Amino acid sequence: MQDTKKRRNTGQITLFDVAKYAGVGTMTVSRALRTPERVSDKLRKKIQTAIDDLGYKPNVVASLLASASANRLIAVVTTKICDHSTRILLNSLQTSLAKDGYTTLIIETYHYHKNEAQLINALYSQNLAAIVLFYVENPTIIEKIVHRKTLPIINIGIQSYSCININIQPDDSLAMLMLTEYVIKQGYRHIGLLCANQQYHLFQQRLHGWHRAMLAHHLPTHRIINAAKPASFATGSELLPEMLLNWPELDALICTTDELAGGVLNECHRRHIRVPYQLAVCGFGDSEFSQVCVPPLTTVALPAELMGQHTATLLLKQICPDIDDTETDLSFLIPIIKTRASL
Amino acid sequence: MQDTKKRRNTGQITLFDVAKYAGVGTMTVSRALRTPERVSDKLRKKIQTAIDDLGYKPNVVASLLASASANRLIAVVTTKICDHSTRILLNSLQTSLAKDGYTTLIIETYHYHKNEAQLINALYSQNLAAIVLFYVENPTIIEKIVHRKTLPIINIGIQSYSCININIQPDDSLAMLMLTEYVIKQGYRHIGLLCANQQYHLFQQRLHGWHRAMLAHHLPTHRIINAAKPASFATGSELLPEMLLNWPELDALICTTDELAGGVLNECHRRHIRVPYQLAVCGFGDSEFSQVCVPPLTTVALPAELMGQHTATLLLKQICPDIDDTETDLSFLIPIIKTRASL
DNA sequence: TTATTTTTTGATAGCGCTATCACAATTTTT
DNA sequence: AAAAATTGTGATAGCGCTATCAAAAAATAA
Repeated sequence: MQDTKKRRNTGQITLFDVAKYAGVGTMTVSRALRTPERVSDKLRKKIQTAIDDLGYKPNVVASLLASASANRLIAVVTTKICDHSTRILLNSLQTSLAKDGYTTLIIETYHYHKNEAQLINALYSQNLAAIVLFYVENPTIIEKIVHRKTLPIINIGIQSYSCININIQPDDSLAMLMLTEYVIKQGYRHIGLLCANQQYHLFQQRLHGWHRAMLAHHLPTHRIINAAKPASFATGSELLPEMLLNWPELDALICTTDELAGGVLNECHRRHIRVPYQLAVCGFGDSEFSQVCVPPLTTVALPAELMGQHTATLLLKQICPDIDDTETDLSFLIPIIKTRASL
Repeated sequence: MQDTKKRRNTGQITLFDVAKYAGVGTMTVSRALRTPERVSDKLRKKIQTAIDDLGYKPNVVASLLASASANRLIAVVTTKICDHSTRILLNSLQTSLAKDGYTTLIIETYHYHKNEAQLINALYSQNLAAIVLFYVENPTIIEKIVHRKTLPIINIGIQSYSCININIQPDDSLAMLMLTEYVIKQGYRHIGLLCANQQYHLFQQRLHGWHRAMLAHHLPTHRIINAAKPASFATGSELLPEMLLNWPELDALICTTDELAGGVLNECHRRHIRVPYQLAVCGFGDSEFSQVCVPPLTTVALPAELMGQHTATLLLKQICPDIDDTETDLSFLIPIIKTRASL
């Protein structure tokens, strides 16, 4: 009836205090909280009273240490450049994981470039089930996370790392190649590319797809602006005049995001340039905006919803390897072109 | 030279293993990791070799328990309804906290409505420094979080709770009131309101502001659509025809978000309704879109940047109460109307 | 040289909880 | 009724780490 262990006084109310107050052993209190059906009604009520009277709050950290059980917690490290299509991928992933009882923590590294050690420590201080690197391009951060690797890591959106368990690479280059080929097939020949956020791998992938398609069809690839500005409405509006000045013969303009294309559309309205008759415009991402703007934007998107679900499956398989690992068929993950009036 | 404690074998490599391998005590290894300057070069090198050879990874949970030190970690619980202006507030808050060395974890409750217990457990399992409830409206979740309160909680965006330390309430109602008064001052009389996301307190606040302004000027308040749909481009496009059908006399339409207003603008283009000559349109939030669309949107915004910084200050003061708590002047937190061509 | 201060080092004892197992209390079976 | 199975309960011993303090080693002063 008496734990004999000595205890320091940290001011915190512990299981032991509750047990003493209720006149039972600590284990009975522990059980009353975690598996109440294994404690008799009489004691359970007494314990509940003690908890209420003392205002006891469980210490989850101690519980984690003692039980060595992993939290059903998955951290997603990400930057803030995510455009619409990547955001859908992330949402789909979160929803799928939530269905299996996993909570997703999002950490935006944007704020912590100067304090990586702290980020790493934060990541590893919570008995995570896994870490997802979502379009993280900072190699220092990746290196440090992988170096302390004690759990499954999954890398989405940038080049593969052999030291990482799962690498998922949405093929933005292919999507842009398909879109560009579609534009060419429609008869356009003076096709420009407007790319922003040039510092990010994702956008260079899209640029690369355009480049491949143009070369494959023996078309010139010089009509291009590759800017370091954000891929936003404002940037689109701002850069259209520059494109038109440099290449007045332009008959189609492909933008690396729908937001850029939206800015371009607005600027066309302002200048009374008729889309698509004087200039065809395409976006990337199949955002909601692209569906309702005037004219609606032709755009392309990867099946982000499906990709998210598939990624969740892979991740859960990694966490619980007992699940059968029949290789899933990924051929359905092909980009989809949305044909609309802007072309 | 020898710890005598018995140890179970959990398969994990511990400080003890490293110490044994390096021929030193566990405390020396612990120090070599946390305060290397307090360990002699010779031992430090030996210990580093042991760590590398054995592939030792520190167990942060055990460290947290033993040292009882709080993680510099703040969790933000939020939903996904956040529109542009709330997003800026959140970013500003994160940036300010990051400057003081705090890492922000974002948890989107949207996915976890069915699993609140899990959410609470996730929250309390990481020795957080504080919890931020960011536009969380679900009373069950709030109640459960507050019930286990062991650390500072801050509530942003909805009505005050007396049991919560800090309540921050951006005055969206005032902002909308000011915007509506401005529209009235411009001579418009048949003013409608388009409100989406009616289920959220935030949007009802904005609606309420419009209502107050209209009543104060003895103008009718029946020209209103208060929909349960998302506050998006698509909803704006979809609902404009309904407004025009119901109230053909409409000369100004105020929307509760810039996105709704954007959808309305697009639908106006499609129907060749000239903005602002046939219909004036206003948004809410001063989003980037509102600045570059055609015509640019008149809109209103709260000083989200400042509010975020101020909130961070309050929060840090709560975490470290030793800082002097001179009441800060909040009168500068007034909404700003952005006058643009759509009105 | 010896006495004193400073720096390094490690054995010990928990942090608050849970796994384990043995023993008591109850229920079921023979 | 006694024997066997089931359930309820609590003392004990850690989980992997760090605070503490005393002892040892090194540096400085006398």
